Amino acid sequence: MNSASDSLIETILERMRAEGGRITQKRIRIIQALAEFDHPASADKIRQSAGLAETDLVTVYRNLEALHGIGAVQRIPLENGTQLFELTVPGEHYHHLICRECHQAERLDLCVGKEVLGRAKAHGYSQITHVMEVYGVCKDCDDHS
Amino acid sequence: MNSASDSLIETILERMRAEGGRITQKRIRIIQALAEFDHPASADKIRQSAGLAETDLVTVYRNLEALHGIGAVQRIPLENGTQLFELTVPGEHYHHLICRECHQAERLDLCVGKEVLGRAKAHGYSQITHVMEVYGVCKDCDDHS
DNA sequence: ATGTCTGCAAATCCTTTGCATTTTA
DNA sequence: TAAAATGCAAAGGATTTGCAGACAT
Repeated sequence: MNSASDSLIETILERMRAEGGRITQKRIRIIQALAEFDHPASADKIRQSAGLAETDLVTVYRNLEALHGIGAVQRIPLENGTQLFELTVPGEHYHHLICRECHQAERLDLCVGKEVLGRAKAHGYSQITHVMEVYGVCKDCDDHS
Repeated sequence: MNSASDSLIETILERMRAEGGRITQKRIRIIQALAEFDHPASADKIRQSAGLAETDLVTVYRNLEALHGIGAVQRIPLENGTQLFELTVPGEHYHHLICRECHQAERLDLCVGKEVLGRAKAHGYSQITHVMEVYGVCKDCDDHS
């Protein structure tokens, strides 16, 4: 891709090694696929995007779990009970505007992190994360219906 | 309970009637149980709290869905893929601070709705909703680990 | 060599659906 | 009486687990 995501990928791989994980081809492709997304994606979408259509979804889930375990992936629960996965760049996170119909997703430059963190700490909570995703129907889909 | 929740319950029942729904004993007890909670709860917890231990969970889910349909109940997705339910004043919604370990959830008086709505409309989106939930580990759970 | 990954199958959990029966209005 | 709610059983979908064989270091 580009040098930015390359160095992110390298950082993740190093941490994975440090934690005793192995660097397999599938794992690399999954990380690359995650790095290419600019929005959260489902395990199945990640599998497709990684060119692993023939790979068992279990393997994708296990890799996502392993990545989550080293803090490289964030899980995002949705309204319908499923979850999405997103590569976590230390010190950064994004929110999105997602079309319910065509699933197009645009990044929203909006940050409530600071406020949320303060509030959560005031309640005695630690290890704070937050999820914020905005859903709607985009203009194209609205016109076509 | 008190006059505030009584009037909320009455409002909900009227709305339910207006939509062609029937007012059954179980439905009333489910709404009352929801009204007594000051935080989101699982379908099973709601069933217990409503004194409907013998009632099929399906019935609880269907009632929660019906209430959601008239805007009286909000669904809150958890990180583990399950969901909690909370009574809401029709037209309003809340955000929460949820413990990853004990799943305790408290309401957060914080909403980015206005900002989000403007942003989404500027992008040409309609029928906007948003999910925002904050996850962490509460003090009790942190102490016990 | 040793511990980690992968695949296959089956299990699990929460939630939803189908259909016959009961209840509300 | 007609439409809606309920119960039971079974299905559904996303995710997880067990175990044997394959792979990375």
